[in-house]
Amino acid sequence: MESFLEHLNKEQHAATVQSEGPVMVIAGAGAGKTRVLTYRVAYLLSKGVDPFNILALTFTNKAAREMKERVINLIGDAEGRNVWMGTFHSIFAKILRIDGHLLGYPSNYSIYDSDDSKRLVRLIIKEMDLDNKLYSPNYVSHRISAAKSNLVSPVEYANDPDILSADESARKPLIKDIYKSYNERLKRADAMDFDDLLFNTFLLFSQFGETLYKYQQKFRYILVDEYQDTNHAQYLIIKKLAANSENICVVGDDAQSIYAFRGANIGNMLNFKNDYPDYKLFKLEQNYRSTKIIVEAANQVITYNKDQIKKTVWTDNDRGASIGLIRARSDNDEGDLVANAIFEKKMNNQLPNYAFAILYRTNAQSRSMEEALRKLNIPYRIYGGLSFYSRKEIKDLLAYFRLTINHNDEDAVQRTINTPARGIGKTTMEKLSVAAHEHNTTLWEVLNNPLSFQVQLNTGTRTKISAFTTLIKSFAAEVQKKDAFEAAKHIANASGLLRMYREEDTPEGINRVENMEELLNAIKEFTEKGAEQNAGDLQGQGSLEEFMQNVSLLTDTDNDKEEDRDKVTLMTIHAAKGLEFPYVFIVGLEENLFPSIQAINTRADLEEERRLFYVALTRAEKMLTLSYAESRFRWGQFTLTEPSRFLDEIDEQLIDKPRKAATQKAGGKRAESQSPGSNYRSLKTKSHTAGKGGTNHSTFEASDPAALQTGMEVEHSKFGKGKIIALEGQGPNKKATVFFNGIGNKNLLLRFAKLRIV
DNA sequence: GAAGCACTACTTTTT
DNA sequence: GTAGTGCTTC
Repeated sequence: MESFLEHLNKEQHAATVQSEGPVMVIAGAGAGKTRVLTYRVAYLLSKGVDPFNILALTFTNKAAREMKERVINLIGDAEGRNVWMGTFHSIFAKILRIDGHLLGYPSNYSIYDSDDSKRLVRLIIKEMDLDNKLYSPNYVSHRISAAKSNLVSPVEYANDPDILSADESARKPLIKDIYKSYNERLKRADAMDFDDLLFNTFLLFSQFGETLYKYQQKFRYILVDEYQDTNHAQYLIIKKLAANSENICVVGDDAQSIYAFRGANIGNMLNFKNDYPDYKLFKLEQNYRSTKIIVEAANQVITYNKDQIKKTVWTDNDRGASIGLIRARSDNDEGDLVANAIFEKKMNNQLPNYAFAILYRTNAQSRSMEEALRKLNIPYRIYGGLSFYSRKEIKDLLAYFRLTINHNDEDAVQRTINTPARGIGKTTMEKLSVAAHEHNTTLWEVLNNPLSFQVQLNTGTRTKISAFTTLIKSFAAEVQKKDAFEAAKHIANASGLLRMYREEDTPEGINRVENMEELLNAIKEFTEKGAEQNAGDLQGQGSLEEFMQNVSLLTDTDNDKEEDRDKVTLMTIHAAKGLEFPYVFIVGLEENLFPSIQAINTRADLEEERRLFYVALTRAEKMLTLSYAESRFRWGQFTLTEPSRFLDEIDEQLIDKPRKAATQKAGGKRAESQSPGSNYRSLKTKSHTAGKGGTNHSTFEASDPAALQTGMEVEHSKFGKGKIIALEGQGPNKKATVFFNGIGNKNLLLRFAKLRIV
């Protein structure tokens, strides 16, 4: 029975078979963290532990799915399927479906993703008549989310002197009111946001001892992956669940903690020994993933951080190739050089596309990479960015599903009622929502009977509204009768959404129809597999309701399709955590980009940024290439950039001489996205703006940049008159800082910005 | 009430 | 460069 344990090294083995009591595993990158978790689950099962008694919490759905597959393979028994294995959010969502009624939630509650939740915040800010520049929905959402992650309720928020004074000095004292009203609205819509899934689980376990006891009895064995990235709420929930059995195993690496910005607390790792004084600690330090050079570079970088748990990551692997360094002239140039390097490597060594990954700090950087890869016909797949599930047409369709299942979902009403246009406009909706608010009831109630809530509407509008509610009710009936796919198809057609986009008859419209069909396909797949893939033991018939229970928690990474297998991977470093690739390119290593400009002011932020770099470095198995550009198109402007400080933190002996921007001839001529054939679609819109700063103003005559002096009065075609504050750089890189009246300082690259001396 | 156009803010990272 | 918002016109 223990045969599979032979695959483990001594430490891994020890950590795996220590199945009882509190255990912490600190593992360096590539040291087999996931392996230990997987084998622990398999080991428990092989010892006869009931799979229903095991809870394994991961960070992504993908990690959970893969672990489940591997466990089943290891023990050769499908019983492994019954382990509760999933993300914190999905497992807690499931618990709340079952027991959330104790807190007053129906089991068909809606889950609002960050988009939906931000929409609601924005709406409230507007209703409260606040300035949405001061009270930016982003900022307010972030504050609310941070409060929830720390289990601070609206009441506690409003009574916490520290929080209040922080908000006051940010001149946003009303956030406490927004928070309060936001939560009331969510509750009234029978909806929870991501943070509520944690917060409410915590409340459930705190207020209902019997329920807590039920789950303590159920989850005799608890395993937590990526423990360094848990927040306070997650920490306390786990602690409660484990309080009885104390069979808890957490696995993590403080050096890979990269989610402090959303409330993750490395302190949870340090606290473990206080909570469980007789815990066993295992350290996995042998890296099996990367070459010596890569491990060495990563170790060097991380020593620049002060806060860290001491450990020595080492490897027995080959020394490997030195780290490549690419210096590009611009972001587009960087794309070309990286794509060429991939092309060369691939051809010389006969490698598949999937051996390569390009990692970046921000999603916006993918564009230049995409264009370059497309030029060379290298297939690629982008993860993240504008995710499939956040596209408008997908949100629209999902909103219909949500409303069908949960009529109280106000956001879903707002999204669907006039898409496609039904002649129910803003004014009408305002009246209805005011009435709902005044009578303290749901929008749906009012829609069903506007007269009894004294809403003044003409008969025509009333007919339109009742047609809409009848439609939604008919959908609800369909959902009862049909499986998820049939019901979804019916809704897509009968709602008129599909027709609306089809009739647009534009490339975008066609694309949107295709996307909706893709969603329907996903639902079909779900229906065919029944609820089996549904990360748990909910045995169902594959109804639309079941599909919707998980969909808001899905991300792009969760859609692995056959045809996507042999492609170069493009993703942010955050998304790459936990993954590995033979050949890795880390691009955009520039000051203010990586490290990000918003992360260079405090040590804590900078260290998180450095850990992010550490994560990036350690994704590589065989070869690593770093790159940076000397200028970059950002905020619709060219900016000059400097190489990242992180580059200096790697011993230069490990790095190859920079591969120069060797783009042959054609000195400064930029290929400027004129790739033939690739983008007919955007051509129409692009041709207007293509003449960046030049052609639009053919009458505007610029002065020779060389003639400009500090202090001169100049005029810009767009910004008007201003005064040169400073000049720097030489020749084509000459840059001016100009103060424009009523606009402020602008940094202009004189190669592009046309200035005329007044 | 709907469609079209111009303006603005945004880009850190995600369940 | 983009998406969302708000203004204007029909």
